[in-house]
Amino acid sequence: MDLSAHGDAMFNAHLQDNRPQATAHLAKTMGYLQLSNTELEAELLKEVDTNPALEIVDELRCPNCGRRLRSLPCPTCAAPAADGSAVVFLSPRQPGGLREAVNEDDDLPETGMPERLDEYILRQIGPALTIEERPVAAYILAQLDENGLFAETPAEIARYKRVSLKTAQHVLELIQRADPPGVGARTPQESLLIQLGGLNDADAPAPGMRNLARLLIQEHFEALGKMEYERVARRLRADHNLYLAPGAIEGAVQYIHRNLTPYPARAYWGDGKTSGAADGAALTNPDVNITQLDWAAGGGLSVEVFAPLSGWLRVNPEFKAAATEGSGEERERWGQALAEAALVTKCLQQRNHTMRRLMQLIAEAQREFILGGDGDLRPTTRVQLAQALGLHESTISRAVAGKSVALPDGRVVPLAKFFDRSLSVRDRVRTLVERESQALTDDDIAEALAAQGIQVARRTVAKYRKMLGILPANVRTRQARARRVTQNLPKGRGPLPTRLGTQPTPA
DNA sequence: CTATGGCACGGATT
DNA sequence: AATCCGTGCCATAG
Repeated sequence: MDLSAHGDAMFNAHLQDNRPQATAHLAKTMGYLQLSNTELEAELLKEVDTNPALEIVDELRCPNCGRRLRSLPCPTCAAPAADGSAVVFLSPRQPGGLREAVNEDDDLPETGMPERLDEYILRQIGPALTIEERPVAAYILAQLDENGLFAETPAEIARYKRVSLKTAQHVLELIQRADPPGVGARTPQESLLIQLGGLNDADAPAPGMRNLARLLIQEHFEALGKMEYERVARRLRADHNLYLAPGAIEGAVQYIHRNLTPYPARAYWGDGKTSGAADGAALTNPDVNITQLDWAAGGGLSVEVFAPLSGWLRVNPEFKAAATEGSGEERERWGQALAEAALVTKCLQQRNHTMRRLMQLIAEAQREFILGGDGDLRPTTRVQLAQALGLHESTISRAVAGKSVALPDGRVVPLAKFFDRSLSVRDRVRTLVERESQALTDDDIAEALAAQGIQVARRTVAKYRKMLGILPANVRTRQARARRVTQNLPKGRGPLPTRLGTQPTPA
């Protein structure tokens, strides 16, 4: 890995050469750095629009031999751009991808599985939508929270998107009938009901179980959460004159737990946490792509920095030639435009360069995480990265802010995720609970983690657990019991809990 | 008495 | 300087 601050050295040399320009350069580079490619697109278009000296061309030809080129130093005549002015290659393949004129391999593997929830749903309902309904659907999908729920009412949609209430309702219903069952519901409760509607009576472990479940969700949702089964049973007997076999409620609850989820999106996206609060656009348009070169041989990771436009951004050579011939005031103006154009390309290059170095370092340090899962993330701080790169920490902050990266397996994660201190620990908590044979209390989990060399307070475990949407241990025990009952399994205890090498605490 | 969740404090991070 | 995060203490529920 190239850790030498080669580029920075050049940059700094440039700094010393000419002060006033240097500060402008710095300011602009930083400005660009903190833009995501979506934002940068607007910025660049504006520049090109206002500055006649800048141009975007579809293809680049060598200034000497006129051959079409992919990257800047012409391979045949090895001539750099005549004046050394920067040219930036904007990758044409991603709608709006850009990469630096360095990396040549052009085989972007079409990863099949990476799909955002919204795209996934849109694909299902797309054909059924009229032209008028499309924007409404897009709006709703964009507003889905990380659990796949949608907080607004049809009336609000209608008002906001200026369509009839009927249209809004229709689109919403379409979405709610789409695949992650229960998606688009307003509340967890509603989501459960929708999902329940999709289930078949035949699947229920006992006749009437589905109806009971519906009653429970509809009328006693609160109490259900509090596990007040006795009270609920009494109310049901009174209100509906129902005969309830002992354990029926528990059975229904267990039925609900097994077949429904209050968070429809999570089932599909595992942990699908869009931690960066619904920045859907950022996650559809990654700023960086990481691919694995030689998959089978566990090959290296290749980092590719995207930008929004296609083609080549450069100083228009004809304009440049003409500019020297002008006279007087005109010449002055043109000179300024030229300087500005050069600045833009340089800064863009600088941004790319910084991003590239940063990502290469991250890719190497977090190889495990990139190829593996959340549990393999090695917590890093921006400060550490800054030191390793010889940059200021605020530079890293800018670079990380609001960007996202596509990983080899198709996941698109916010860049900030690489700096999540507790991600790996949370993941460990999850696997611990998944593999538990007897509900582990928070203390148990903390203990097990300590055995793995991770020292966290019990209170912290509780928080992680909540973040993961895992219920408290005492509730999990009751669920387990209900499961045993309905499945007529022997009541005996299963294998001992996985305490992972720790001493069983004396009772 | 045990297991959790709420509040708030201090230190680290941005 | 503002924010985030882990943690300790305390109240509460079972």
